[in-house]
Formats: sequence, structure tokens, C-alpha cells
Amino acid sequence: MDPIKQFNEYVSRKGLKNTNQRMIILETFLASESHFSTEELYLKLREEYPKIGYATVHRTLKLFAECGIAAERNFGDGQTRFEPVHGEEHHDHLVCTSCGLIIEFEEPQIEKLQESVAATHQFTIENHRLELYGLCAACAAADQ
Amino acid sequence: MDPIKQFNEYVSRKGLKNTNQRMIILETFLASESHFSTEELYLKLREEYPKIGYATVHRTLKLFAECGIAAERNFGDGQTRFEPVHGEEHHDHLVCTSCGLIIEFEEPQIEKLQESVAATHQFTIENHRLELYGLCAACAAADQ
DNA sequence: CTAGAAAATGAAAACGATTTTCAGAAGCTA
DNA sequence: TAGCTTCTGAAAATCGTTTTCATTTTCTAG
Ligand SMILES: [Zn+2]
Ligand SMILES: [Zn+2]
Ligand SMILES: [Zn+2]
Ligand SMILES: [Zn+2]
Repeated sequence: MDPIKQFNEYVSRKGLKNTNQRMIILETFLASESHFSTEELYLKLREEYPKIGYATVHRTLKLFAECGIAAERNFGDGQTRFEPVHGEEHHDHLVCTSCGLIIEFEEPQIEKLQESVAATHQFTIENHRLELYGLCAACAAADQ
Repeated sequence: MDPIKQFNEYVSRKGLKNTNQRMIILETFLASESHFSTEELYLKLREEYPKIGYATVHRTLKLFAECGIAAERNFGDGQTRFEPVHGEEHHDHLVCTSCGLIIEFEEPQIEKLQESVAATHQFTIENHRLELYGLCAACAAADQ
């Protein structure tokens, strides 16, 4: 479903209100491919909309996560990041520890093996995180 | 190698000093099977050694990680946890979101697939994290 | 259209885990 | 033992995140 529609439905279902700030933040958030931290999105927004406060950006990102159009991520640098969710797809991440590049990947065989590991321990998986940290091709080459 | 020996070698190599606190913390840390947070280890130590300060526990755990006898973990509850490292073995974790139970597992096939994913993207893996969150058998049963 | 209730905003303060500071204590070398 | 270095513990600082609160905005009902 269209994320904007999904957000609007969530807002009216919960008795929340439509505001300019939320629309601006949503558009900027969706327009990007990035895995934004609150800080980064706040700084980007500030270029064009200097009146929008940090707290509003933060609360709005949390709201996006709540209504399912954003996913929270944590790549171990002490910052929570958010990325737009498109449909039901799932992916995991390669994270370059040198330049910060993030590559997304899907590997159904790994997902299956996770289920079998869980089954072995009578464990019911609700969600998981898989991140591979290391050097991207460019950084590995520069390293030589 | 014996972790105590490994620690002592690291300490002398770096020109650090042997102290009672470090030995006490090391013994308590190694004696446990748990994935301790600084806070938890501090509280446990305080029962028997009320003079040891929080900062010392924290600095000492960081030192353990630095010299390779402890691994830092983060299971998304906002606390960094430490566990003893035994040899070269590697494992990943099942984490119960209800009771906090942590189960360790090794799945060589997943590890292999990770390498193949990385290769596909010309990516060199330095380390990775894989955590499966959900309900352990007991909590799933209690849920019914 | 209002008016009034409810929710949202932005600045600043509070929070919680982690890290640093600093003065005194302890360890090590000669 | 002297003297230099590191370590310790308490307290303060830091950093990302979250909350507070006075004010503004949205929205509904009259
Ligand atoms: Zn996955
Ligand atoms: Zn992603
Ligand atoms: Zn693994
Ligand atoms: Zn473990």
C-alpha cells in the first residue's frame, strides 16, 4: 500500500491530526534511499524548513515506525536509524565499517535456516537482525 | 589459551598494573555463564566486595574486551552486555523477548551463506551479528 | 464561519547508559 | 624506600533519546 495512504489511515484511526510538519517530514523521509538517524533527517529538513524542531522529527519517525511505514535499525554506532518500509519485503544489511556504506540483501536460505535453528530450540521467532560488518569493495581496495 | 593468562600477558605487554579489583572482577566474570551488563556485574560484585566502584567494573570490562577475553553484545535493550570468550569459537543468539532468556547456537551453514552473500557484493566480512528474537518454549506456553 | 476541546509543536529540561575527570591510593622499578 | 605511573571511586560530564510544558494548530460541533 502507498505509505502516505497508510499513514493517513493510521492517523485517522488513532484520532491523531494531520499537520504540515508531518507531511513535510514524511515526504522528505520517503524521498530518500538512506537509513537516516533522527539527527541526520533533522539536519536535512532544517535546510529547507528551519522551524521544524528536533523533537518533532523524532516523534514523527517513531510514529512512522508505529504505523509500519518505517523500520528502526541499529548498526552499532549508537544511533537509531530509520528506513522506509516497502510492502512486506524483508532484507538484512552489509555495513561498511570504513565508509558507512549500507548494502541491503535478501537470502531466503538464511531465513529458512533461522527457522530451523529456532525450531530445534522450541523457539518462536518474532523478528531478527542480521548484519554483516566489514569493508566494501572500494574501502578494501583503498586499504591496500 | 587460559583467559587469566591471556589477561596477564596483555596487562604486562601494555605496561598496565595488576590490581586486586581486576582479579576479583575477572574471576567473577569468568565464573558466570551469563551475558552480563555492567550494572548487573557491578551489583553482583557489590554483594561480596562493596568497595568496588561502578566505573572500575565498567573500565575493566572494556579492558577484557580489548584484550580479547570478553565479547561485547547488544540485544537491543539499551544495555551493552559482556560474555567470556572461550577460544576461537563463535556463536549467535536466540533472545526471548518475554523472559530475557538467551540461548546460544552455532549454524555453520548460515555462516557459509553469509560469506557467499558478502562475496556477491565484493564485501569483506570482519564480523557479524545475528540475533533471533521471539518467545522461548516456556513463554510461548504461558502465553496460551 | 466560529468556539472549544484535543492534539501537536518547539525549546528546554530530564533521562539513562556510558564515559571522563580528578584527587587520593596503590602498584612497580630501581 | 622513593618516586613515578597507573588505578580507583565518587562525582560530574556526555550523548542520544525522551519528556515536559506553555503555546499553537487542528478539527469538530454548534
Ligand atoms: Zn533476514
Ligand atoms: Zn535497509
Ligand atoms: Zn554467526
Ligand atoms: Zn553468547
